[in-house]
Amino acid sequence: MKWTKSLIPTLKETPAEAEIVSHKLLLRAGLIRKLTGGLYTFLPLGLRTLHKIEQIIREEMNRAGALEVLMPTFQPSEIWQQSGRYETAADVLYKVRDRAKKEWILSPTAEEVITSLAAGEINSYRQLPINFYQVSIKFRDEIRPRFGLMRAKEFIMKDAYSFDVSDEAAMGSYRKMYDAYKRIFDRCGLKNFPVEADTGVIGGNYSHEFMVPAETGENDVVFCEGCGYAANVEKAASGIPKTAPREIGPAIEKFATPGVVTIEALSKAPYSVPANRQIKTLIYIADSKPILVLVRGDDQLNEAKLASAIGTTIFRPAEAQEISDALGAHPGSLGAVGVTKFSVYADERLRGANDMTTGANEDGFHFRNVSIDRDIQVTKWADLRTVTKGEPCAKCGKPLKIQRAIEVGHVFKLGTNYSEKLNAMFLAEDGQRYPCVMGCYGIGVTRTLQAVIEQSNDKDGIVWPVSVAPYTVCITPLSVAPDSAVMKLAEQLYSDLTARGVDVILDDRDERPGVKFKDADLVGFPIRIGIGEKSLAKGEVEIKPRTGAVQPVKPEEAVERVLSLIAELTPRAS
RNA sequence: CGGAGCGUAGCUCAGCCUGGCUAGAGCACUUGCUUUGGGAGCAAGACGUCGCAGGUUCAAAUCCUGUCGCUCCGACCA
Repeated sequence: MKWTKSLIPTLKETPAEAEIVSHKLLLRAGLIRKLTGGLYTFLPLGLRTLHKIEQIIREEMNRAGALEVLMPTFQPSEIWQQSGRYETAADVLYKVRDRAKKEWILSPTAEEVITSLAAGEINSYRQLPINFYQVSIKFRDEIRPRFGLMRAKEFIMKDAYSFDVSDEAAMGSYRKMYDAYKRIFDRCGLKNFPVEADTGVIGGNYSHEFMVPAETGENDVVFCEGCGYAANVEKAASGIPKTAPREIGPAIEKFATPGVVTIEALSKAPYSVPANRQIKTLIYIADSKPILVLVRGDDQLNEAKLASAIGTTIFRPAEAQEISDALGAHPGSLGAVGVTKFSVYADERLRGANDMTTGANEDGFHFRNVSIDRDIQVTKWADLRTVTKGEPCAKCGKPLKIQRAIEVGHVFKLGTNYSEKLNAMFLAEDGQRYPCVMGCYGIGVTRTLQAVIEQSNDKDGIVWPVSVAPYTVCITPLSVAPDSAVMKLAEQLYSDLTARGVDVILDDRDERPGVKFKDADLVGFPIRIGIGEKSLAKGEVEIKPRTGAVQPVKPEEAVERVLSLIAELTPRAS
């Protein structure tokens, strides 16, 4: 490609709309332009990188035996009603109506569609296992799109869906995808690591997210350097000890705590009840009814874990009026002692705890000497607390660390939830019909692109890994007069490298050298070949890796040198 | 949806508080001349319904009200 024949609108200044480095560089390097919030146009350079990432994904999915298909963007709302997600996923669904007023859903994901396909096409265990994937645009009515491509209303996703005869077989499909994902992100030049993930309401039993460490990520990952344990904080558990029971206290006792409405206030004189001897009582509204959630005074509730415990994501903290209606007191004086009207969810760390203090459901009063087993009717025990850094690893005891990260992929064992609801059954060897055991696997392709930039840049611009760079080589002639020796050599190298299968761009703009160098660095081509009068007079051209030193070579050796440099710089799957 | 901030040229911004002549700068763009190894210089030029609507006023980019859009913080997620 000749630079003057493309559209590469680089910007000297950072557009005010961008906050994080990758978003700034996407705009400055001329890869994307915003249409409106959460919606972007890919310019020629951005699209080339996107295609390269997609190509890596296709190669690895095919290698893993998955079959590429393409499903419609419009989905009938009936299948969403069948799966139950018409309600549970309602918030993110874009709905449109046609002239007959029929409602359609713009695909946010495709479990319903692929399961419908499988219901029609899969009849026998002999057809299994099978895995379908597609690369397509997805639509999600995000509450808050942000950071450019990181969270957009519309984005490109690779989604795959596996069908197996048994749970055990499904683990095999899962493993293949897990390995393929590792290879994909490695080949994209990303530092990445899988972590255990929250399975949420779908109730699947096994899930990993692929994370790219970055301070601007939206996830907290808990990890252990000792044994390699790693999990999303939504899922992570630690080996922190339960609350030790003490001598069985005397009977429960109410005492006055006028004006005390925080854990902290109660921990100070004259009460001096340490936070770890208090029960924090939170009220949520789930399924239109109040529920009580208990965690230790020094712990934080993890709402993702609560969602798993109660089996729905549709819940919210109760409002002041709802709280006093339910318990007759205000926040700060709430407790679960004697409460039988509402469900009580308690964190495991409280199991067996006694000698605890909690609100008395009477403003200005607390109970002491509370024994959970004796005084509180717990509906369900669950892990509800949020792990914090420094807690001992549950597996090896070493202190846990926490790292911010970008989620670029998610593998998920689904089980038979969708296949049962949408009737994806197969006939087994024993003559019985069984639901297919499913898995689903997603990669945010556009997010992966931005994650590469977020992780790989310096003060001058993007530092593309060879595997996903829009062009691998940028030839920079310092004179562009058509009959000059410099330009003739540039044209020669351009066609020679192109003939060898290298993606080359020739910066044929009549610009001063500084402008060309700055732009090449900003866009981040892995290798630049500088050709000027001075170097040519010495019988040399200059090969400059984006982050390395200039290597002068003879013009006739340039092609081979570039080819070996490319081989050297290309990221590989570990 | 709750909280905060911002809308003036293609981009980055000044002007607004304290209303007043023809609304400004830098970058980018067009033409010419000079320059040519890390974002050049000079000259000339083109580019604006000051987000939109209403109000106050002799007079509104500036004050008031409403509205739309954008960005950031929280819930959501690839």
